[in-house]
Amino acid sequence: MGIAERKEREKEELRERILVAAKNLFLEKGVEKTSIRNIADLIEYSPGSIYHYFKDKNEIFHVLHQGGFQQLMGRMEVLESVSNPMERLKGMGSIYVQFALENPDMYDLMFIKDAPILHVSNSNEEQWKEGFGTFNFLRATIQECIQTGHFRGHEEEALSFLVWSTVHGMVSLRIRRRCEVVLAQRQDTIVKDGLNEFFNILDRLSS
Amino acid sequence: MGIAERKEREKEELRERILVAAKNLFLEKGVEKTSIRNIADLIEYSPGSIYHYFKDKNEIFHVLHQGGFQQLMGRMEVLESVSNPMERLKGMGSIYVQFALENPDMYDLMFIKDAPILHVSNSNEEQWKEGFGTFNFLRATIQECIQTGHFRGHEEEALSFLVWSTVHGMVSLRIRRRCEVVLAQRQDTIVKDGLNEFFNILDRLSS
DNA sequence: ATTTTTTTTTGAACAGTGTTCATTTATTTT
DNA sequence: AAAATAAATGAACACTGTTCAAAAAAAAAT
Repeated sequence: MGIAERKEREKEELRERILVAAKNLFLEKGVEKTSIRNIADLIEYSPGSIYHYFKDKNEIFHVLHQGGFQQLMGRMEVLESVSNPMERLKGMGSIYVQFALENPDMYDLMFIKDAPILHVSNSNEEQWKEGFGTFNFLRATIQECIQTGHFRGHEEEALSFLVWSTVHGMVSLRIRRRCEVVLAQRQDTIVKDGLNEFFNILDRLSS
Repeated sequence: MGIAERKEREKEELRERILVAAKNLFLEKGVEKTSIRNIADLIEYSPGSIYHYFKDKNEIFHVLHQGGFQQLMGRMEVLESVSNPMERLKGMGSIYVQFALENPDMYDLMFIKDAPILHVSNSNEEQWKEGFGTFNFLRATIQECIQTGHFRGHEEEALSFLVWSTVHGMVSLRIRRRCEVVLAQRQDTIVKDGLNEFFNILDRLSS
């Protein structure tokens, strides 16, 4: 009988509708300022219904959080055809920054917001493979750079963290509006300019 | 008559007590999860009273926020005796990172949390001189480095932003627990190790 | 010393929050 | 058509930031 399957499908549909509504509201007003009632209003269901599909607000956040990593990883895939590891490294930087600036709220959710990440790491660590994957891709690339003679005298893991920190630092200062006061005139280009300075530095370390 | 003065003093004292209580609670439970009632309970006053000393919760946050910048600037002052600009630059990095790791919640308040910063920049821009000052100190130092032959081919403002971003990136990834999953074994040393890699890079750019 | 004025403090009230759960409504199976 | 199952509801609970008329306390004036 296909009834059970249809019901399953309908359940999944409503679950998806909740996620879409939550995502829109989260990105529009922020996680904190989005209430379960707001989400319920948007999908025209009662607040209580949402708790039949998600344990709590954190779980909704968590699912969207994971989706972000899959998106970012997806963008990185085009780099697998770039054989030169230094070029690939720079490509990763560009894609990372572009992703962050194009999806500032999603980036915020993924790398800046702190609320429900503890809940995540406490529960299912399997679900972190996505975030794990992106960083491991960076590490593998830097390892290749070292193997081909770049970054002499540097330690791979710490250097990978440093590179990640540099791009994260720029975009997070931008996203959290710390440039506005201190670099008012140059707000729109400062991240791109900073990234270029960074690429210059990377090139100098090659020789 | 000294009565008015005594009253003024008492008012200032209660204001200070509110700030101390708020700071403790903010750093302990976070700004968001600290309620006005929590603060009122701690100082044994009614919730309404607090609104006679501060316009709203944001103003309390704002005053503490400013205090953080003054603290950080204070720590930087010892570097004014360091004449070599490259050494001074590295000293700034060390002090910045140390401040952040020793006062993670205050750092969070100053550079990561986003809630009330708009309110700040909209209101009194005078009050931002502290944050302005720290960054300008960095810029001045890097300018000196350039004048003494370092960082050839780099642009001062963008490079300053990049340097700030690098240290901010490391400490903010640490504070917001993004190292836990990805660098579990090395959590406690990764920021120090990353900073050393950064110092190595800076030294290489000197020659 | 008593009354008036000013200052300070209160706590109830408002509109909002996340979450729970007995009850109602809708659907499927018998 | 009746019984059983599944899904959705919305009132209720304990919380949130904030406001404001009223009460209490303190100071000033009489």
